[in-house]
Amino acid sequence: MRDVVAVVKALADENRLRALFALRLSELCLCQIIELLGLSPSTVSRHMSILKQARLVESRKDGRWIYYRQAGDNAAPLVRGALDWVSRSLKGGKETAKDVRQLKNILKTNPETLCKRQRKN
Amino acid sequence: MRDVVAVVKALADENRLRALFALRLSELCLCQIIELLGLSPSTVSRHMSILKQARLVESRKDGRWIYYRQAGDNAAPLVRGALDWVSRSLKGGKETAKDVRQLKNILKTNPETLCKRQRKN
DNA sequence: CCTATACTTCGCCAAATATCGAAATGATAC
DNA sequence: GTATCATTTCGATATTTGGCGAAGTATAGG
Repeated sequence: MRDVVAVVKALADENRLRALFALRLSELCLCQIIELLGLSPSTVSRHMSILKQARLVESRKDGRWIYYRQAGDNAAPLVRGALDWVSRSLKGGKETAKDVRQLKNILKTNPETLCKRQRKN
Repeated sequence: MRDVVAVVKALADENRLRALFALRLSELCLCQIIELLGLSPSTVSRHMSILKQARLVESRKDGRWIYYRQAGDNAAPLVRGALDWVSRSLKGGKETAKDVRQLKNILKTNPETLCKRQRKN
């Protein structure tokens, strides 16, 4: 029950759902997710930590960058089921389509440039 | 997206998950759910209203009683998927098993007696 | 080392939420 | 009608949550 509650609570936020859905397409470093959501680094970091705690995402460190990705196929059925449900439910939505478009742009820029631009603001 | 958020937020509470899972077995009137959760009538009523708003449960009125049940097979895929995930994820859990046992006892008593007993406290 | 940098943690505030008891609602039964 | 009863709505309160900026951590590169 604890795990289930952790997972649904992790999903129970629009920004976390958007981030999670974005990770379906590609792994992303934090600054890319920051760019997508338009929130402060600390807030996005916190969101990702909640998703990680619930085992919905994993991360790998590459130098100064931390790349997040959705949990893999080997994840617990609880998690696997949640991710599949989110994908099926969000796919085709209007806001989702907009995020996908923006994400494609974000992926064109390399993370370094992205972070630099963010620091200016 | 709005619908998805409504559904996950509705699921993001342990007591609502317990109520929802209990409804998998049988339709229940409010006082039976009150008995199961051990919360005040107003609180449980509010929980059920949130689940209804998200279309996860439906209700029918029978005299003074209102019976709640899980959304049927004709429900939107979004809802159907969520209910199936909850069932699969909670089935076999320890707290869940306890609830099932208690629920069986609750179903032995008729609702009228149950309500009367609750009014005493 | 020292600086810059990508990210995290902490302290704070505002908004949302869970809970209760009291009052309101709507239906039954006398 | 009046009383009773199952449920809902309202008002108040306590807790949780989402958000930010400032300070902290860890790593790359001079």
